[in-house]
Amino acid sequence: MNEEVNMEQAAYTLKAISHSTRLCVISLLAVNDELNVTEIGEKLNCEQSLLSHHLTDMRAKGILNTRREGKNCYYSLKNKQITKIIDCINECHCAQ
Amino acid sequence: MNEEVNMEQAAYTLKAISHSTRLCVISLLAVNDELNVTEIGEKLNCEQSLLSHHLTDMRAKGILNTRREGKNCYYSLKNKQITKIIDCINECHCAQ
DNA sequence: TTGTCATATGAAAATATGTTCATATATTTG
DNA sequence: CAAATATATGAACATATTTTCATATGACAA
Repeated sequence: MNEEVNMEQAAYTLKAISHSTRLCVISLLAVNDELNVTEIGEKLNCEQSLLSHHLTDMRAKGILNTRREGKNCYYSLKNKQITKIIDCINECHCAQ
Repeated sequence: MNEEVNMEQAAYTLKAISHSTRLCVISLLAVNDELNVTEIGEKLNCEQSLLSHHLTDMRAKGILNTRREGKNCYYSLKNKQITKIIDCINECHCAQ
């Protein structure tokens, strides 16, 4: 089944965002276009190293983009479409 | 932040489906409305007990519904909307 | 240079998730 | 009733993900 391959692809991406911190990052970047690590950390109240791990991994998995400017590193969404998933899941009310 | 709560909710549901077998189940049930465990197991080539664990968990997390009819247990999507997430993620091409 | 700031990295520990296997339960049939 | 079928369950194990902590790197400013 080719379906199988697609589903593995999809699961891979979903896993990369199925965490509340990561969803918050996505939602921030949906509104802010670009933010550096410190800005994100402040807004989310997330410890530097932990956040860096999340961001690095999301980047490795094709969710985020990175642009370095001097000391700062700016992250942005690689594909804004990803934002829809959050809306989608929230429209579901599955867990209620 | 109320956002935070929403995102935890969303992450909870996303985690419950971020696995290729689970996505396949959802995609099957999008087309078939209702299937029993054996039918799903055959279509997905998934071992009884493992599948049962997946289904039970997805049910516990509000993704699936269950209807018992004699020896058989029929599963269905609690909310068809969830199907959209798969389309959504496939439109993203994040991991490419 | 040295110090400071922003970020990354790696390893260890903590926690969660997926899988297997053996067995339980409920329903039907002979 | 006993046997067969469909599904669930629980414990043990394997594997993956998250978190923490200490430290590294690179850029800039004094």
